[in-house]
Amino acid sequence: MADMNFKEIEEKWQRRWEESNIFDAEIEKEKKFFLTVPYPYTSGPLHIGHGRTNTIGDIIARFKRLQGYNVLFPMAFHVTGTPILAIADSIAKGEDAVVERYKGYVSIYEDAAKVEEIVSSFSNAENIADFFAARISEDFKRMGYSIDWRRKFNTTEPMYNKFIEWQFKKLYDKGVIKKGKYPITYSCIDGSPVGEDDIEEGDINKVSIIEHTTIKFKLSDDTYLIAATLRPETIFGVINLWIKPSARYVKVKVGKEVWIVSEEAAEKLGYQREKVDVLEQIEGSYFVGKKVEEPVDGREIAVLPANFVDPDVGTGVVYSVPAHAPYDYIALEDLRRTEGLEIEPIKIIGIEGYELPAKEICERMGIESQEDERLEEATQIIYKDEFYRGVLNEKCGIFAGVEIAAIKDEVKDWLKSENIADVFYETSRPAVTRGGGKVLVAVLQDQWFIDYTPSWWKDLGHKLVDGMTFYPEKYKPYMQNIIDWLALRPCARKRGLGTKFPFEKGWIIESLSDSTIYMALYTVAHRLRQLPVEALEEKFFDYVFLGIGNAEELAKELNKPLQGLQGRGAEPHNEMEILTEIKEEFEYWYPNDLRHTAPPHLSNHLVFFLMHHAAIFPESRWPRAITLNELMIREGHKISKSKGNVIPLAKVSELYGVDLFRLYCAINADFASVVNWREQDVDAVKKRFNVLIGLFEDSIGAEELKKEELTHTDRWLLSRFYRRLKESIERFEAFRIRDVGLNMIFNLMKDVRYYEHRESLERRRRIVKNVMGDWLIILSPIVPHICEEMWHKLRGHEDSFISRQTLPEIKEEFIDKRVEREEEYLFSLIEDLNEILKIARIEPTKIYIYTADADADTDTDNWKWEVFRAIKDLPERDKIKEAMKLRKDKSTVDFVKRVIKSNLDYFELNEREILEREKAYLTKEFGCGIEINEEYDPKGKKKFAIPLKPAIYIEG
RNA sequence: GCGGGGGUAGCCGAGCAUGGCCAAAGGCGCAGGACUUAAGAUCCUGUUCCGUAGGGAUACGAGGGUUCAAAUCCCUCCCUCCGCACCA
Repeated sequence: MADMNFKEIEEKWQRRWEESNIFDAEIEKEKKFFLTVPYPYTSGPLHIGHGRTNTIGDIIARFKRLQGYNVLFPMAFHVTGTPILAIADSIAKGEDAVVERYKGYVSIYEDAAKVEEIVSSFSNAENIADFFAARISEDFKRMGYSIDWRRKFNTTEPMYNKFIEWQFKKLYDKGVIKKGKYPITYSCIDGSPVGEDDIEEGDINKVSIIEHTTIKFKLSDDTYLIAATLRPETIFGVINLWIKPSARYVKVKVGKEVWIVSEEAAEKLGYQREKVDVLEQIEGSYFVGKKVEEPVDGREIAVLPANFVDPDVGTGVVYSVPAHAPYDYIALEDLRRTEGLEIEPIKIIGIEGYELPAKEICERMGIESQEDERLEEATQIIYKDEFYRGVLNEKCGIFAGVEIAAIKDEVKDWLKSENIADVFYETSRPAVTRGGGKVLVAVLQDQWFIDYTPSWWKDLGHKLVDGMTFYPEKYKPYMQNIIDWLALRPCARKRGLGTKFPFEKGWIIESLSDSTIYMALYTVAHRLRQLPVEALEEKFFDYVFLGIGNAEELAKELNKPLQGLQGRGAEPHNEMEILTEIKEEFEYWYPNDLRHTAPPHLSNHLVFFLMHHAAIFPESRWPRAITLNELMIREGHKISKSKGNVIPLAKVSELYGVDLFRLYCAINADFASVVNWREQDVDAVKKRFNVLIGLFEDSIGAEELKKEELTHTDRWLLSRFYRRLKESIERFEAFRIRDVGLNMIFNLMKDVRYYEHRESLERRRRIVKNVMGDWLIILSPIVPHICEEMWHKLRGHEDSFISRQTLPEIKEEFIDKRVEREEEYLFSLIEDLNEILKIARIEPTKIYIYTADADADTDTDNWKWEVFRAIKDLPERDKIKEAMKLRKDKSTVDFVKRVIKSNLDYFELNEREILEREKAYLTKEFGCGIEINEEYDPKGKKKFAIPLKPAIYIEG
């Protein structure tokens, strides 16, 4: 056993499975189960974290096969999107970091000699996707996944493109594909949108888009100083504007108006609006002392200088609300000291605990200077407090008396509708691309969206989720909530790999929008390859997936392209037949019975998956269930490239063994908890696993116990086994795989060890043989290779694969509560004996055991059991009273007290009989004579006996 | 802030929804023992405190409450992890 070659065993069975095509799913019996796990993105190798989700998926697939389902578990590859393209560009440009990273990736799989060449081929994005798709499918095979590989595809191939076009046409017909303005992060040097991957430290320190409100303050020459703010509701308290005298400002023509903003802001504005023309530059100091008109009430206020103003944040013009903004308050204090300027703040927000919030927070924190960095913190505190607790006061016109949290957007909308305010976007922090180009916010004027807001759609989505199973269950209400807040989602971009957007040139369908209903494609993918791509028109998919259209007409149209295909050497086909078969295959397999993935997908992929099904498919084709497992961490830390703690999936086999990995994934945590990959724990599981395998090997040559040979102990083990098996099947069905693993491996092994101690090694070999076949079957979804190996050793090679078996029958006749209770009784007696021996520190020469019925005046008197029976179901407070009715004696009270304290579960056992039977065993255990219910009772212990808990006297 | 998890013995982690059989599974670590030339592996025993008879005391983030009875139910507080999107 110690020298068992796991790798060889794994490879052998993987090869045999593949040769026998046992996981290729064909239409057969009524009961089918269609399971999917999201396809992997092919930008690099997968690691053990990805392995968890896919392994769980495979375990479920294998379990469903055992349950007698015809299971389809397919896989494909995701290529769509920008990252692969970005990598190809970087490699083409020869960026060292990326080239080195990919050399590392490739050398996981390839000889050093080939690495260079392969990586250089990655300047073509297609080669990256092809390379990793091929390697990942090898990885998956090596993990023992029971996938039907005939159905694989990738998301950039023409067949997929056709399918996605169809999907978008369906959505377009529903009126949910729309066009509108949309802000994005953008690099002006590269002239393109940038995502997290493109931004320097974007993965660590996320850049988000912040919407500022700009407010127009009219100067005397009818131009406007444009102030930007995050708190438009404070406009009612404005008393001056701030400007940085040393900064450069520009006049820009925006539409018909002339705006004045900082030079930096003008550039940003150029990306956010159409028609922005720079007219002239002006020093900031020019504006100092000028008067502007405050737009709500028309008050005249002054433009004042302030150092804290950053021309690269917002518009470089800030309006001042010293009552509520610490920066403004401090700056104004400065001016009061230096210039003697006196301006009264206007308080507009009432909030408990503050009189003049800005003043008080500065005083409390001891902030006195504009340069003080803690001003930022003070601002945050006030912002938060006022947002959640503040109420606008009587100075705020129609908004008076309302909480800010509730009214903020309304104020903003009102200001916009009055043509006072506008929108200006800013990044949440200064950011540059990895290439060093400045990142700012651009507004796409004609972005394409999917609009998830229509109520008919949300209603369908809710209905769909209502009818589904989620595990863990908490994600079901969570999903309903996501559907509620889901609104607009950009569905196309100008860059990246993918399907061309069918409604406008130059756009590519975005990668999350193109992976929402592709499970449907698995059902027919291998058959669609019989057809030329040109045939995969809207009508075709309408017919196959929705049953719309006329089959004969469609067949006629197919005829033409099929002729062409024949010309290319394909078999002649009857197009009507092909069409029918394809439709049947879809109808047989769909809907998707279970989608298994990880919780981070809930608010994006999964909700689109559900919503698109709701919109496009009839109810009978809606997904049935979603299961989710948490992520995997390693030694307590997140697995990530930057931490350098990644273990590639490809290395699992040689480092640990595939079955061990699968077992660890299954039992280390429930779906709802994170799996912590700890070498120490892995090692512990490995030892146990090896013992289990040894147990099996030990029994292969043993002779099964015959029914007539079975003793109490044998029946006890069989009862334990079938009880655990029965529980495990129930739990498996409820996705509680961890419980199954613990129960069928660790707990059962404990039972077997106990049995061996009670009986003998030899007999253990024989009894394990009795249950071995059933045991292997229930474990086979989790550790399929070793089970397959053992199965064949047990059954010989002519027998079919364990992977094709069905669940063993539960031998109910062996599940025997009495047998188990008897053993429990004996076990707790032994525990008591041991405890006494330990505490009394004696070597026993003779042990006396007295059962409850022996403590009586006559042979027929069994009052203790009678009272025990009589009071078993009564509440505690009534027990003594009831007992006294039966037997008026002080000893009855003592007895009942002891019963209550012992907390015994009532069960009828013939204690004498059990003890007589086990006398030999007890003698062996304690190495001394055992006497049962003897008269001899020198210490008067007999009276302490209660039912199920005999009294004990030990002589030492 | 919103939403969702957690806080259990030296550590990791069950149990808490159906309160009592929970001094609290299992594992790791540690100590002792068996086996072995030895190491490893495996197995057994112990691992809050007290106790020469199967018992008792104190314990499950902190504090309070409900109850005959709370790790388990309710309230308050403290600490901590994750998500909040357009990114695959």
